[in-house]
Amino acid sequence: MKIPSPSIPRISLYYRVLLSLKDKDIISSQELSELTGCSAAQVRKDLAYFGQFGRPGSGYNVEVLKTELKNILGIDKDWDVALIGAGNLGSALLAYKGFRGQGFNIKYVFDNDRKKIGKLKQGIKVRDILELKKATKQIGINLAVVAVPQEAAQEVIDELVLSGIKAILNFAPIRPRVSEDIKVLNIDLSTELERLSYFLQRRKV
Amino acid sequence: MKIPSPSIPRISLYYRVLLSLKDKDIISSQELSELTGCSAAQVRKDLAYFGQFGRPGSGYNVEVLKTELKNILGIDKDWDVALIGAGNLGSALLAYKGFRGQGFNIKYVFDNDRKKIGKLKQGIKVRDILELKKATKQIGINLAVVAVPQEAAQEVIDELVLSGIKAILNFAPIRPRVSEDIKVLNIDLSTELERLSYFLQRRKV
DNA sequence: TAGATTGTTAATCGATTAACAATC
DNA sequence: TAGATTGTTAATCGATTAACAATC
Repeated sequence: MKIPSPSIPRISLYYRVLLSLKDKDIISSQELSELTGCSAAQVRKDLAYFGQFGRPGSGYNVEVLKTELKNILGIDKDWDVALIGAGNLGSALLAYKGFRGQGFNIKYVFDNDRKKIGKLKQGIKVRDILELKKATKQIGINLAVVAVPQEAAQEVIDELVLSGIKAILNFAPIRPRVSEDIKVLNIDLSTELERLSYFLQRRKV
Repeated sequence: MKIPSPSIPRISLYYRVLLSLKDKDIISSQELSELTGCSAAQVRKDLAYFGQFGRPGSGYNVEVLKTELKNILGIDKDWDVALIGAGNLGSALLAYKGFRGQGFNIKYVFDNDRKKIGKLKQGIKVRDILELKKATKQIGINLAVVAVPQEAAQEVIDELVLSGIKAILNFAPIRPRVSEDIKVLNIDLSTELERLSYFLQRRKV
């Protein structure tokens, strides 16, 4: 079956909400609706894409659902992550506890700055970006976070792809060109601010 | 007319691409398509929502289009921004040159950490978050970036709304509850990583 | 005039919502 | 059995694409 792409971030949201529940064994789509802001029909539909997890008349078993959603999202196991760019943003991401807590372990950090290479950041050695290819091939990492300046981004991403990386979270304000089988998600702060600017501007008219 | 919401980030993308053009007076929807990855029909449609900027037979005048898109996005003028949270992420955002370059000036920084309050960060004084209400009312800022820990986020956002803020870029991993007339965009790193995890997981099956 | 490309209408596609039979 | 809620089908809504007359 073809799953609508907006379902996946919603699955992630449902999972988050389930984690925050205390002393609740069963939850209905209606309750999940109230906790997430998604409609109850949408909750049921999203879940039904992946299986029959509920029990008509009562609802969903919270523990079962947590486990199922974890499996769907592929976070039943940990992922090793490579971080490219140890500047301000990269360092902030490295220090962010949310990642490790969610099972995403930044295991390798690369930079091209001689001053940073070889130093430790958050207990992880900063490697020369030239080692990139060797390193990822060796260790089989397939998830990378790119936090380098705009000018370097496409080149770094090309290199990552050559190194066997399959999924990239990109913070540089470009839409990198990659082959079909690579998944890139772009987080573009300027675009987000411009969306807010558009909203504020419109509001007045 | 009702404008599809995905159009706005695309407008932002078109604008970005136009900025990068050198020595080009006229551009066709076909060329913009190649540069952005959006279809030519979509480029024309997005632009047509806002006016008739092109010239049949030739294309769009680059300078004219730049100006028009700036107006649409509301970035023909600068915006003052308040940053809440001067931790790792907040500091990285503060140091990020892209914002200022795009006309988003972080003018106020707030934190609740006694150790940070009163100190300068990137030349900007860190204020006590308790001053928030007073400060935003006084100065008429209506755009804020929230980079505080999850536990503090909803409270901070409530406070921002009371202070008259109308648009919020939120980095905390919650879906804050706000009234209808407030626009919140959430940047949720865990969800993005989970989308990538889902992709990687699926790929194998 | 011939060629090119816009702006717009109609057709298609995809996602969300509504409704309800099946189930507990 | 009566009440509640799922899973699923059909209806609706919204966004994208295709096609082409109008325009330069």
